Amino acid sequence: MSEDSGTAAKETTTERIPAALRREQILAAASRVFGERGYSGATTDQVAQAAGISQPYVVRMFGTKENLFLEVVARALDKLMTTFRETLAEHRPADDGDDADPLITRLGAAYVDLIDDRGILLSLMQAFITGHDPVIGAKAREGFLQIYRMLRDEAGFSPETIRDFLANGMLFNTLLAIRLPDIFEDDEAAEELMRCAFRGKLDVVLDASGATWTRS
Amino acid sequence: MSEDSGTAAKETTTERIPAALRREQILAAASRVFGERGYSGATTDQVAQAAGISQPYVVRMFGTKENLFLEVVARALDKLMTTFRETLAEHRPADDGDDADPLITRLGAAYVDLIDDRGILLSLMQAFITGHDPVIGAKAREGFLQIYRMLRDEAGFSPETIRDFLANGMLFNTLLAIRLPDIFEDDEAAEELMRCAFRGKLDVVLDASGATWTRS
DNA sequence: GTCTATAATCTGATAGAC
DNA sequence: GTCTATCAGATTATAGAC
Repeated sequence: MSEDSGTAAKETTTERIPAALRREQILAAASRVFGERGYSGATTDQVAQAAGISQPYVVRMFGTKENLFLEVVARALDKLMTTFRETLAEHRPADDGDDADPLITRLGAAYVDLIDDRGILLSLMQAFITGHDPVIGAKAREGFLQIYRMLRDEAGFSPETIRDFLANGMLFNTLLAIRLPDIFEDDEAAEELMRCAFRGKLDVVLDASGATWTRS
Repeated sequence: MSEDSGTAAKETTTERIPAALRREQILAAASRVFGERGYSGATTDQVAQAAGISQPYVVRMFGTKENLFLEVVARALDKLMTTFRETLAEHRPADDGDDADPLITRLGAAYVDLIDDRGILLSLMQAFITGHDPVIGAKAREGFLQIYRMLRDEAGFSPETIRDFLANGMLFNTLLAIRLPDIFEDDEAAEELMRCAFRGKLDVVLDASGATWTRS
């Protein structure tokens, strides 16, 4: 009868934890929910349930749904930029010659690895697709251009190289959004496209998609 | 005092027109609205206003909002497939040699030209991003794979060629969604990216975006 | 720090008149 | 063929208790 009946997946009695930590939990939940259903498609109640708290508390913590979404997107962008910069830094030492994979390939791999937090990639994509909104749209444009400038000014790529890189990223996001990894092996075209689009990273993608089948 | 005061942009007295024609008007309006705001973000009332009729009539005509969206997406996919097949057919005659642009370039150009009905490209993209939905998601997956198979089986491209083609398409859709064409000349990075991404088709894109500025 | 209750919309859909 | 009226349900946000 105490509050310690940890069998159910969802909390019966919510623990009292520091606001800062709760904030992170909400953001993590929101990232998943917004990533799946988009800004308008997601409800603050869905976020609340995913975080195991009440709906009003979500709103109380972030003021408005829009604020929450903007924070999620800002975090996602930040994570992406940081990941790229780390990859850039790691690459510098062995810069000359063709010792290993070219930088662009490493960045692509780093991008794909972000899939283990689907929310990051999908929330960003959802922000892009909400470009019509005055507030969200402005942030989306800003964010996209920020990535472009980083690839150009910090990584030193040509516009053409960046274009191809971004294009592959958008394709990757789209395949994730339509959940192609979920119908792997169901459809020969789906499998062929995935093998080609995800290259050596197919296993990473499939793992992250919570697939429940064994290797044949 | 009669119903013929054609100065306002929106109808005051709705004309009585054939259902089939009205249906087309609604679909055209819905394509624009859904393309901008997405499935959840758009309301049947917004569609109704864009079509110049009442909200209940929109619902009456298509049963449900979901049905209307599915019809919009099916039409968009159809238009895309048809456009590609026409491009394929036109190419056949002068197939051998490098007489003009390679087929893939022509297909790319045909895709960009679809921008004069933004709704087509954006509605499709909105469908892709709504992949989590059981019904819409299924159609989105199907549609995407249909395009892939066409490019492979009818156009004869390799998976790698198709991947790059689709990737550029997704980038194009994304740039459209974040309305990059609207801030052309406002931001040097935006302009550089657009020139690179849209190649020779920049003017077509800018024209279609209802830009209101004169060439410098 | 977190909840319950609830106000205030908004929105999809139905009924029925003209 | 099209509208007005309207209901039912969903959803963001606020108030206030604990």
